[in-house]
Amino acid sequence: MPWNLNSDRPIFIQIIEKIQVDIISGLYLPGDKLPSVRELAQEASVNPNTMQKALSELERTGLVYAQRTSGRFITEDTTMIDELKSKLAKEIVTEFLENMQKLGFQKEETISLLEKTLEIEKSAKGEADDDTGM
Amino acid sequence: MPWNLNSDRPIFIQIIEKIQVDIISGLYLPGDKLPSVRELAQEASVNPNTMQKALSELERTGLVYAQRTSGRFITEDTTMIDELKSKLAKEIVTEFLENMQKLGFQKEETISLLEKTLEIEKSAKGEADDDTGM
DNA sequence: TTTATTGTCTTATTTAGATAGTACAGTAAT
DNA sequence: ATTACTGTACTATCTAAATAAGACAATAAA
Repeated sequence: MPWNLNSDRPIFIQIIEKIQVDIISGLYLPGDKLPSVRELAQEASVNPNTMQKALSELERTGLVYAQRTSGRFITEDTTMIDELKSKLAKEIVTEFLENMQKLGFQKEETISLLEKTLEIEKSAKGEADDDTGM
Repeated sequence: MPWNLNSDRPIFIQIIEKIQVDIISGLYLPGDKLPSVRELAQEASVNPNTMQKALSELERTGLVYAQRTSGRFITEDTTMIDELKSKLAKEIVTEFLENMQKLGFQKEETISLLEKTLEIEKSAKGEADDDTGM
């Protein structure tokens, strides 16, 4: 599992987002133990200090908690996780609509372009699944 | 017209994107003269060097061109502008679908959430336009 | 008890981005 | 010719982020 960190934005921010998504998508379950700071840093190919900074922030928001010497764990507050998922989804949708509007796309155009893109993806997948492509 | 630059990402990148959008949306028309580097820098509240860096990049891609002492102008190549608009729209749509998928939203869920958001926006606008709100 | 692992803290260095200030050559306007 | 404005170039400085390297106390495991 590559972490896909770019230099576009601060790495510790991207790490925060990555772990948030891993929790929301169920890759990490409530109560799960996280790998140690040093392990995670190696896995993500970043400096331990950078990883620690990201984890501290996740802890500050309550999504994970640390037990002094036994390690770090995912929160068991499933409500918090669900709320974060809704919050992030809302942000993504809003940002998307704003971006399209800035480019001059009206809502109907945006929806139709989105559906067109989904059609293309579906047909591309169909071609990959069977051998009827030509 | 505020430039709305944050410190999340490099400012010169945000400036590039802002001017690209202004060209695509028709705020700047093909052949239009841009304000001088110093004027733009003041308008955006950034250092002239930062503005120049952004403009140099826009010039490198051909979207604007400089005439040594008379100023800088928007390209008259409308095809290039149209292609950029399509390219950016495609990127925005793709990124949106990827982000939603990472959160665990399937395509149908994504579409329905999007439509729900548009409904809310529409009703909010209706309430603002007339006085039937309760 | 000893060892290894944990989170945490500290200091130093490097790099990219942004700022500050200045300067130069070309040219349009006067 | 002079003035003002244009893009462009340069050096220096500042800051946030990232890296590097090491240290500490607490505790689980041996």
